[in-house]
Amino acid sequence: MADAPRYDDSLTIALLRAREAVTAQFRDHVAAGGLTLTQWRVIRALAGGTELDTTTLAHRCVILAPSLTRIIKTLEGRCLIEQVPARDRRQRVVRLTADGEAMFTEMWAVSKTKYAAIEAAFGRAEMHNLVETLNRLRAVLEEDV
Amino acid sequence: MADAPRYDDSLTIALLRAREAVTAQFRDHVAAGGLTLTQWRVIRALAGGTELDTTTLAHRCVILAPSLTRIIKTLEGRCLIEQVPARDRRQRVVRLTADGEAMFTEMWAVSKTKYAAIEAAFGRAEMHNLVETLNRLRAVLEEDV
DNA sequence: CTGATTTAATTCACATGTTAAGTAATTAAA
DNA sequence: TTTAATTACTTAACATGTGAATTAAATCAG
Repeated sequence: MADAPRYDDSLTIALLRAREAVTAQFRDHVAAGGLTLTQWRVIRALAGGTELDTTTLAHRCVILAPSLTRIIKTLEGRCLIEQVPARDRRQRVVRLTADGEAMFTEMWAVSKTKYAAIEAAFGRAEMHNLVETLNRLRAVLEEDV
Repeated sequence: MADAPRYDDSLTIALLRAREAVTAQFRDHVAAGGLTLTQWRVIRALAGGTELDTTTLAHRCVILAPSLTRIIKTLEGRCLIEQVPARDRRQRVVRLTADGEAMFTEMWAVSKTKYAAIEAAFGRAEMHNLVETLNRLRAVLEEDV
């Protein structure tokens, strides 16, 4: 037990807390638009007329397939996304509706500002470096270890 | 839309992916012990005879109160943790049972190794620096922005 | 000491994470 | 070409995340 790193020094805890702190900056705004942060990731990934199948969408948004199935159902029910016929009929390809694009545009204007505020507070170079470090960590873990 | 950062460059996505990659290193091992990663955080926070009330425990493990209520119920049902009488009877103070401590000791031996492997692969200095950066980001967000 | 306020947990309701199993469509093999 | 194997997604079951409402105990004001 004595050889356990101080809990606050744990990488997993640090990642959890940092993510919590960052998402907290956006949660209220996104909730005001009637969306969860997870749903917002989906909207954002589809912004600008992008059409994506479930597998690609799940990977980009870091959402597991079963969750995405439910989210698509929810967003489709609100007429924010719609299905596009696909060659491979196993696939479910979706895109934003006009309402969905409008929702994105409106919310993105504010999100962008908040994102910029974080950059300003933490430092643009620091933040870019952090993202690069996180991606490198991921690359290392997915290969070596 | 064009002014949205490439999605992979988003801080939130980078944090999500990095966390996913790190926890993936531990999930199977923890699951083999019949625990979820969240439950493991609770066990670990209580290791070494530590007695904690729910609020403190929730904060240290980064678990919301409602989740912790359920987890305590589950772990108590498995006789891994037990309740300790508290002066303030509103509080629920818990600690590991002998079984809980044994479970921790056994699993920690392996966890420690995996943690060391990550350090080795990514670099000890890099990792320490990353944790420090993450904590600093959190500190900035919780005050300034 | 009594009533109002605050605090610590719990409960509720719903969204998502997570694994395993199931279904339908495509592809590959015999 | 008919079957076996793969692939893409869905469903099911349970654990956790999340915000709001509740309950019980402690504290405070009068």
